[in-house]
Amino acid sequence: MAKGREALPKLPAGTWAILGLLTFGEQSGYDLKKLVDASVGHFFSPAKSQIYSELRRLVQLRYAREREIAQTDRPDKRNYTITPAGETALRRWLDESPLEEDSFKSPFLVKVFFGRYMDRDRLIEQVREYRDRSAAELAELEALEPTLRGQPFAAFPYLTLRAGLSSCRHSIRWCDEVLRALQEEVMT
Amino acid sequence: MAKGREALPKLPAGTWAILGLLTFGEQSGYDLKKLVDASVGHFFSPAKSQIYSELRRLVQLRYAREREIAQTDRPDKRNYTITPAGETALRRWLDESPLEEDSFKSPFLVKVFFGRYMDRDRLIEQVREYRDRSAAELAELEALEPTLRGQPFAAFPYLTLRAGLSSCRHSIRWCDEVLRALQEEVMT
DNA sequence: TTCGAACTAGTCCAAATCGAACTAGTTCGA
DNA sequence: TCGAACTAGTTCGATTTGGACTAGTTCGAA
Repeated sequence: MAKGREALPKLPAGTWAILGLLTFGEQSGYDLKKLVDASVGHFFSPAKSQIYSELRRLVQLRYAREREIAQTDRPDKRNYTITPAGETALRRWLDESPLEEDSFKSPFLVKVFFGRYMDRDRLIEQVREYRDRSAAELAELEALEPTLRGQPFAAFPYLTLRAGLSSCRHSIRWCDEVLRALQEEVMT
Repeated sequence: MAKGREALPKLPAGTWAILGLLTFGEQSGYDLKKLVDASVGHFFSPAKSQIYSELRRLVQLRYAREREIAQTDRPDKRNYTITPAGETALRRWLDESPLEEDSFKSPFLVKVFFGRYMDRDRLIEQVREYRDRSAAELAELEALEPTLRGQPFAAFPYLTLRAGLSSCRHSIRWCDEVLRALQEEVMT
């Protein structure tokens, strides 16, 4: 009896993330895109073309099942459900897979790094814009916070929300620090 | 007279980053890989295969020049230098290009998000591991800090270093917060 | 002293990911 | 009633990643 102890297929983390979101209930690729943006979007944002191809793969693997829905008022669609096999595979991935490295890339920080080649005012402008974006993201997260706080079913998502809040706040403070440094003519 | 006002070719930020690093002096792809890891590595880390292909592209564009170096003790190599055209293009990209979005993906946060499906002890282990990695990165950056601080030629890189320090510290604090929450059995 | 590990310098390729355009119909507000 | 936004998805090229492979050299430990 292999007791379900077959090797887990090695899949990119994004595939597992999509599978995880299917635990929220039956959904179309279109729904999933919106769900991603409203939940894990701050640390995992696949292009929608990727969402659709992951869904095809999950069906291949029998981790998800597909169901055609004909609609008259709207375009037809396909809904996806996670299978029991999918659920156990998800749990195993969560428990057993070694931690992959985060990946962070910031074209903005690249610019700051080469800031000595920039026009000073342009640089200040861009730091301000970056600051504004961080502030907007922070506002979004802050709006979400009270709806998740204290909800027992949302305890884990809430932890990731806290990470986002903290990261936005740090980013804003750093921008202010930089703007101060750029205004004092200490910098060459 | 077009006064050098031709349109800048639209290139991914990574191409410009490599070009920027060529302002540090003549280098091979191999050197560049090490320079990346020691400088912009925390917010831009291309695979080495990408470094080599960017270099080819920069030569195509005449933003860099290539020079073969025959060696006896080591494998032969090719060194790259930035051209004057490359320098002005770099400055123009820095000043003129609109700010692209950062991209952050964290398989770890995906796991935390779905933490309710995890074995509690496994989750705690993984948070500890993540914390350790952040602490190691912080130590690296802290070791770098005194060598850059106050160096006028390193003023801008120093700003990005501050961002890294702050981000590592925030990350560690967040992990501690999470570990506390997981130990108090408040979580389901 | 000699074996293996790490360093130097790069290539090749498949897979993963992104992003923009395109299709095509519907609803909704000005 | 016109255009914008929403629903639902496909296609394709370009980017980016990571791992395997080549091939020689140096350096430390057994």
